Amino acid sequence: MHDIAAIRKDPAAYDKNWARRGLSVQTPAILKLDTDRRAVQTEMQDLQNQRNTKSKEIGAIKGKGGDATTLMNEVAAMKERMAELEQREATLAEALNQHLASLPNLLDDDAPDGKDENDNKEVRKVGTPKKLNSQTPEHFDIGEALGMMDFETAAKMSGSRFTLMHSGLARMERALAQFMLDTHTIEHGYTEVSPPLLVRDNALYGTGQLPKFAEDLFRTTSDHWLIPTAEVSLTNMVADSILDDDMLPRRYTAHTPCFRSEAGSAGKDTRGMIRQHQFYKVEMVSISHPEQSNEEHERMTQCAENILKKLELPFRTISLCSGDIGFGSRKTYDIEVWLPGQDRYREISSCSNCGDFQARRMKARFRKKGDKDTQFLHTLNGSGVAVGRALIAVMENYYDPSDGGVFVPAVLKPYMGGIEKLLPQGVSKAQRAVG
RNA sequence: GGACAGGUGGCCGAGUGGUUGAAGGCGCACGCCUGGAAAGUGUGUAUACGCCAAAAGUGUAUCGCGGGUUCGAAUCCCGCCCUGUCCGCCA
Repeated sequence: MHDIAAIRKDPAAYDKNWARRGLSVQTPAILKLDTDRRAVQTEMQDLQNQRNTKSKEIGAIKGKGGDATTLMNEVAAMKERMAELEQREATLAEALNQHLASLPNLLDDDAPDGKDENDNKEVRKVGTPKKLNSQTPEHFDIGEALGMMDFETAAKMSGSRFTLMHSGLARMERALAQFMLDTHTIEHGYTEVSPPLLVRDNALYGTGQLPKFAEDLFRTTSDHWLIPTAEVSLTNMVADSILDDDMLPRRYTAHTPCFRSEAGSAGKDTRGMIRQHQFYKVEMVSISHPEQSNEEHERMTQCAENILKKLELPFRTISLCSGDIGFGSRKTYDIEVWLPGQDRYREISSCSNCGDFQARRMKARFRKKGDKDTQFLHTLNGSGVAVGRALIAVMENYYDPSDGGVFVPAVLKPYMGGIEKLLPQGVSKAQRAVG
């Protein structure tokens, strides 16, 4: 949501910024609605004032046992006009809100300009991509050869874009999530949260998925929505609230399933578990003071990168360009992990500074100690990181072509009960526990 | 799912049609008192939007949400949501 007062003050700045996202000029229509609305509102409030005053007089007269018929008729005569004005005001306010709600966040000056993902800017590169002379199969081949990844059985019960894993891979997925949560809570100062996975309209409106992106979401028959990311649940923790500034920043993390309809991505990543209707993700959300959100954004990105560093996975961090950046974000870093099987980098995390965009939509404010006025908070979210894709990355980067096995990364060993390497099933237990 | 009871300001809690944005209490802030503190005492203490160049000021709305009745609604009527308790079912 946008600050209508700020748009009034400097409409050109908004149009100029939106143009970077490829939008046409928006503010004339907005300002027209705003001006009309306020004119109607002023007239309406004036009539309300008259009504209230006269009604009080009527009360006073009747209290003394007098006759107030004349005044009562006067007020009654105003009713039609008032109803009309109320109706118009509501219509205009609705139109204005709809217009504003459908417009994306303003971009940070720092976000590079560009048309699509090809114009994203690389910020840094960490680790050396393994070139295995195309000896590394893709994760689904590795997983099926291990006998631990089963797309057919998943499809039998759920259709496409679902995966079933068992044994070592199932455990490794769990180990990854545990490792990430422990790192964020113990080392990075995030508070672990176990949030609802089903939410109502207003929560998704707050984070910006609604009203524009309903088709990307799953909806239940009880009119709940399945969260597409824990960003929704975690950010909405501060909806409709006023925090004290000494409580900032607040940092939350959660490990949750995420559900996405993937409407519009037909044909993309159809094999394997890169793009699923359901996947696990460890999410980080920061609730920040406006002046600290840029710094917090860098910090959060570091936290996500730290997970990959500990897993010793090569990655690069890119700053998304104006044409690729998400609706609610003013600046986004994507972290892409190296996948030897695909011989390319793939997104494994996305860290966004949403500024006050979501905070306005969900009325999340703070107050400086002693101050009377409230201000909108800044909200940030980032994957820390996508668990399914992290598993894929481990499988391909830790693949051993000599036996088709997958080594367990050092940091995961404590979570794997002594297993050092996943080996194709059918191999003896003694071998599987090799150490 | 069934039955009952409820949803009022940061919190507790009064209020069943008329100067009620809302008594009283607690909490909080500031002042007085004190050597200092406690106690006591005084004042203040919601949010959003409009008008105004702005401050001051002033207006409007908000007592779960939406609609209705009325000159006037926290109070009456209808619908919805939520919470609590008991019963049923159940991971």
